[in-house]
Amino acid sequence: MIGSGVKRGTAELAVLSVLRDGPLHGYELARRIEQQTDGALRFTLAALYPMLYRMEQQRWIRGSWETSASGRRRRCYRVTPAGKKKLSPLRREWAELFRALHRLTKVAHG
Amino acid sequence: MIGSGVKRGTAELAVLSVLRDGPLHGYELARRIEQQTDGALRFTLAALYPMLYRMEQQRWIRGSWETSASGRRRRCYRVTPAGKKKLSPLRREWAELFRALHRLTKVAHG
DNA sequence: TTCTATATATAAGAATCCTATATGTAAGGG
DNA sequence: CCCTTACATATAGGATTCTTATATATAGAA
Repeated sequence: MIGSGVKRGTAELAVLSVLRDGPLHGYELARRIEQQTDGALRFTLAALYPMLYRMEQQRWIRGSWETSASGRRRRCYRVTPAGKKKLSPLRREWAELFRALHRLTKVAHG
Repeated sequence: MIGSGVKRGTAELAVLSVLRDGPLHGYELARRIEQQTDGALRFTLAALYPMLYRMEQQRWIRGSWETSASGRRRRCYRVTPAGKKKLSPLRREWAELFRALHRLTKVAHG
């Protein structure tokens, strides 16, 4: 699995990307991130919940309490229009970082 | 320029990669990172110096005081064998992160 | 002598991750 | 009925790595 030093800062992009495919609650969100990256990227729930609160305060996502068929209380998050607007430049920024690191590591040694 | 939230954690890879092309002192190192990424990746010296101390403690780089032709005192860093060994898995980890993020952002929307 | 570029250094604070801990419900096996 | 596992959210305390601001000092040009 990717270490915490390297993956630092990716949670925001991961959450927005996964939620864009449909609303989810925190616990399931963590599983999707892990599944969709074949276990490479993984976040503890203790990291995800505070992240979700921050993103909700910034109006990028919106949470609502729901009760599942089994009677389980959980908070369901969906991306807001502001969140969708945020996603594009965020992806571009990550792509730019990728290009920058690629150039740095390739200079003078193939 | 890439924001601090996104680039977080890249300094270690950047320093090792640039120093691999030859020994440098901190001030020049900062310029190389900026130049080689066309200004996309940029670190303040206040961020770089503590990073260089940490990397020296971990024996990935080694610093030595030198005096330039102009009589200027400066600390010249070079990568140690341990640092070169560190670089390969670090690059692999970053490559894996980008694959993971690519998969996440592409699922269900091209 | 004053301004700019070079060069290193530290302090205080913000952001984002970690482990550990807490609480509680639902479902299934013994 | 009780015990364990899976589900689900929450917070505390700590580590790391950035930020801005500040300090010191030399070299060269104007």
